[in-house]
Amino acid sequence: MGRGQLSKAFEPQAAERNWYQYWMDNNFFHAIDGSAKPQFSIVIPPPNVTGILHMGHALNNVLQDIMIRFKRMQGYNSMWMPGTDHAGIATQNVVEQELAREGLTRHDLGREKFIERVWEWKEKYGGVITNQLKRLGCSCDWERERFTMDAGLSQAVREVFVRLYNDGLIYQGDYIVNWCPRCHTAISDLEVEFKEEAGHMWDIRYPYVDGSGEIVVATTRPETMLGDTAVAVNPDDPRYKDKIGKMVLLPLVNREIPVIADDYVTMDFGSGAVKITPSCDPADFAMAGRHNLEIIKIMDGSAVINENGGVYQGQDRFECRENVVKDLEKGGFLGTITPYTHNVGQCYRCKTTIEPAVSKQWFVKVAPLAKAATAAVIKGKTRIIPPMWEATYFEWMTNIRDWCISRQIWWGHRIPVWYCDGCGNMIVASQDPDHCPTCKGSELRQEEDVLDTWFSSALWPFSTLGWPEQTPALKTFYPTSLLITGFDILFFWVARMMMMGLYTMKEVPFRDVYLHALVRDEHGDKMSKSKGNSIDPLQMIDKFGTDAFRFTLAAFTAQGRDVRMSEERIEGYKFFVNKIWNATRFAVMNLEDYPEAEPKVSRADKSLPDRWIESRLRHTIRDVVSGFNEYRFNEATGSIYQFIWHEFCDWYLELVKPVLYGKDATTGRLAAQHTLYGILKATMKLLHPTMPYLTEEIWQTIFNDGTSIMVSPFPTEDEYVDDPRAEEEMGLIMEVITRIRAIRGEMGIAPSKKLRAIISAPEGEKEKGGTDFKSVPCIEAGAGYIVNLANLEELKIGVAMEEPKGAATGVVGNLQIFVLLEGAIDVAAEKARLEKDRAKLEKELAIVARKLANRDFLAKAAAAVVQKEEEKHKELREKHLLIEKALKKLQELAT
RNA sequence: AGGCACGUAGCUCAGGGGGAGAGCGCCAUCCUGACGCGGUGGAUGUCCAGGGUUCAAAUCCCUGCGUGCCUACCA
Repeated sequence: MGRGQLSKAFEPQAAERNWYQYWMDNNFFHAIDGSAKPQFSIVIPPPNVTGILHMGHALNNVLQDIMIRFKRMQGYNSMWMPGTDHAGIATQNVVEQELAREGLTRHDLGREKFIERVWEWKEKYGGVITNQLKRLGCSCDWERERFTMDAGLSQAVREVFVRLYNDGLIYQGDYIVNWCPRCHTAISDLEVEFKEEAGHMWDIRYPYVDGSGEIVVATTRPETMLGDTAVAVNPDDPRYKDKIGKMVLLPLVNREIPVIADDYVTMDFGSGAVKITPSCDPADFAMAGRHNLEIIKIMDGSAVINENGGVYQGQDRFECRENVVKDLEKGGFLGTITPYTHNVGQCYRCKTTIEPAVSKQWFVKVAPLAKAATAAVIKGKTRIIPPMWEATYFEWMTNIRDWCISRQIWWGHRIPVWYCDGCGNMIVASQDPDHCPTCKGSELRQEEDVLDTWFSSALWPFSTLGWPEQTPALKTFYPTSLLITGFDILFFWVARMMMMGLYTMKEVPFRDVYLHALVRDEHGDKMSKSKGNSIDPLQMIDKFGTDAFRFTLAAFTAQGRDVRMSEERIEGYKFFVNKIWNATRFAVMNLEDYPEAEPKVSRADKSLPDRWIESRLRHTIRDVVSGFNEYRFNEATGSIYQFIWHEFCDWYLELVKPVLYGKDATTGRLAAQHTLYGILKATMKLLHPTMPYLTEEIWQTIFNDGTSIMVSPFPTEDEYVDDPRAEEEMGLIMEVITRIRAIRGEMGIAPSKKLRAIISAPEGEKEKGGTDFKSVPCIEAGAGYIVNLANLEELKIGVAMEEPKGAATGVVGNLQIFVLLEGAIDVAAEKARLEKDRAKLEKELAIVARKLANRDFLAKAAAAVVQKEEEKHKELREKHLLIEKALKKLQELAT
């Protein structure tokens, strides 16, 4: 122990390596199951195993780490559950690409071998993102790390599936789903992204079978006509009233299909008649159900036309589109072609255009689950922050549609359903069955489909804690305290965790949900590789250090606002890190003889600046604590920044330099050292959640108490005295100093030039004895600070002093400050300066005077407000008078 | 098409009924013994527009314009 020396400059790389290892070695990240301390827990939004750290991860995890470190220091048993997601399609794609380089497909390997291959890939590369999180300084409880395909979590998945099935909340059936022809799987509604595309609207004429003319329909996808099984019109449409029930002949296919009536059709769009392709459109599929229409599938899983497409069989859907249009034209069936921009659905993984398709899939009936999840938020069991997202959450929950959970891929949780070849029975079980319970046959085939990745993610808050076992961890940490995630997965993940948590655990998965915004570039554009505007977090860490980077992220996280990231900003906070480092070096230099066993210093021995900075620290602590508690990260960091730079460094250190420089062991010097030491120590703690490395480095060098700053208690307000009087006195002294400096600057006097100044107060500001604030004794007591920081050689203080000749005048409150200028004063410059001050004053005065002249204001405004305005008016008038006086004097001087 | 945000200094933004703020940038100045990654001082605003509520509006309400996002998707 003992205080060490700080190197000339902070070296982030070394500090980051050393201290992370030190924290790990000492097991500081580990929370205790069943601890008697208050609990605080967060489960990480598990990044994809295939992921590499981007700005979104960085923001998300830094905010979590800030909260975890803050709560840990506040004495909570603070647990951060880390882990990764198996990311079904994404991971399968990555491994398939790897295979493709070897000239293989997954079918060459077969299902089992392929899955082995994915596990190999996971073992090899799955730790990348985890290690990147460590570079951010994340204090995750790594002993608990989980993966969504771990045995325990997989068992949880099966268990929940079976329960839902037995409760009638999971069903299987032939429905139209979003099909990705590239991934060869169904995807959920949420996984479809709509993008505007310039296309065409083709009018097609379908002739009536009886030769009585034709009906015109319009489509953006002409190839789907091959699967048409009806034409629909609105039952109230007078144009078609007599056509309902007639048959038309489907061109190219020559199939007779009926004209049907359905309310779904809007009369004033296009011709008012719609072609119905139940196999290719969700609305048409629904209509087929209502009217018992035939469903003719015309495409295979790759969106290639099948045997039902006649001559078009074997053609890709877009190729077929061209040919169908060509042939329609040839046959004289084609009407107008209009350019038409419309939204086209794409697969969110591979951006391939979605093809709605009918297939057998598994669904979760979400309505009852959503109802409970909505109620929990209404009742306040879970808070969504910022609250504006609540509305979005409710909106979605009330319009929610059933969730398609089956995927036709190999990597994922295989659905726990078996079919008996013997009797055709279906077995839904959480354990692999070895025989059919009905026919005792042992020829069982497990369902080929796997579950949507989000199904297992939805269980994350309890599956990671050991459920279905009633583990101590589960009892200790569920429900978790807080979830921090991006609003972009509110529906994908947050809503589903709410539903599954309430269903399975009968209790919400988390108390608070903090939704942060997206990280964008400095112009507000979404970062993307293709735009080339993405900033790599690891590069930023290399360049500016983790602490500067973390502080930047927190500082720009205002609620509900996007975070605009730019290198310049991070650099700015790197300068802040440097500033802190140097202030600390200064402190260390002046604490050399400060006793290691901290001495007791009575408050009576503390100087005005000592008492002032401690009072300011108290306010800062309050702001930081409430800032973090309310997830106002920008306010917490802003208040630390302001305090350290503009109060502690700019003022306090400058004020106490003379005392510290005097090498005599006076009580005043010891008091200043005591204050300096205490402030610095508390400040490092306030800063620790955002700047873990810098603060640990400083802690270990100076405050080393045998353990880490990360487990030291967070400062509390009541450690410091609220001293409004000290703040008022210091405030006046600071204002006087600033005024003199301004005069110096505006009059072009070199800072090195020592000046003489006179401060004159009005009568009545001098008498002592009372407890009221009086400016004269205050200034007298602070004269040393003024002389020092304004660089004066002489300062006279008095009441109603005579204004000297050749002085520049400044007014602070009711004090006149005369700065004596040697030789001839630049009358023009001084006049301009005073007139500027006067103009500003007059503007303010006019506003106040107008208010006070308003009878309604006097009658209706709160008494305190009126009083404040009156005081202000008095003060402004005094000031104005003093400036007028100075101007007059100047006039005399000039003539 | 609905919904939700946002529009404040050159830039990026905070604030959110009674005196327009910060950071960066800019100008001037200082080689002061922690820091030039610094100090000191300075300039800059129809707080998007219009209307309303109020004694008082940048702040609350309405309308419009602009921007971003979310949800749905009508062939």
